[in-house]
Amino acid sequence: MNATTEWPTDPAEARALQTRLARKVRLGPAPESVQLIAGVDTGFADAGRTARAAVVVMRWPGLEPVAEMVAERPTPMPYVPGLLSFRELPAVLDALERLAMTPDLVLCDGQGIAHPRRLGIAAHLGVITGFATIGVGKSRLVGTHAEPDIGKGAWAPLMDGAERIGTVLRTRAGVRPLWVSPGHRVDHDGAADWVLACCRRYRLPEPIRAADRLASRRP
DNA sequence: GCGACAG
DNA sequence: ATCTTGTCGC
Repeated sequence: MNATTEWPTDPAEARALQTRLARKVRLGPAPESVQLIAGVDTGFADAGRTARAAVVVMRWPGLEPVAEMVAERPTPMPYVPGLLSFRELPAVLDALERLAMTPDLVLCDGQGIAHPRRLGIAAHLGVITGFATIGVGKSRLVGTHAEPDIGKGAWAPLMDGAERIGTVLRTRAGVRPLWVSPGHRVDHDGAADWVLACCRRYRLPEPIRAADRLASRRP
């Protein structure tokens, strides 16, 4: 499945596809050698009918931007909690495919496996591209957790019953935490470590901040 | 039946 | 997510 593949339009069909794809998610150590980290974010226009995805690639460890790409695609279905990836991924894949390089790690806006069927947008993207991905949510979709301490780097496990599905991570002292979860080919520790390592002076990791700006920039 | 609900 | 300027608070 790529940017030009047919995407489900029916919610029930989309949920069934998520359940199938979730079995392909692989958690494990993050890539050993990381030199290029990409941030992905999506903005909308035309009353939500057009998705505008932005990808910014930065070099590790300096986080200097080395490439950026933007792509627009019509959105297949309206926003439904739990089905976000079907709205954003067509545009995201388009942007990634047009990139003249391959990132070693991809930070994605939204959840990884911290999802009802364990296939948030970051996990979905990882499974269909093979990229190592990490989900970075600005709020909670599912799961319960304690409130992390006030300082930068403080965290609490995000749980769904007895299963750990992510990390609630304070990336800046005194501000709302981030809901971080593995997408594909990373584990809980690696996901939280990489997100924190990419946060400089702001709540959001630099690659996602940059993609955020690009995606919402008025053409 | 009544809330909750990524972006 | 998006519609939108100034404004309350540390």
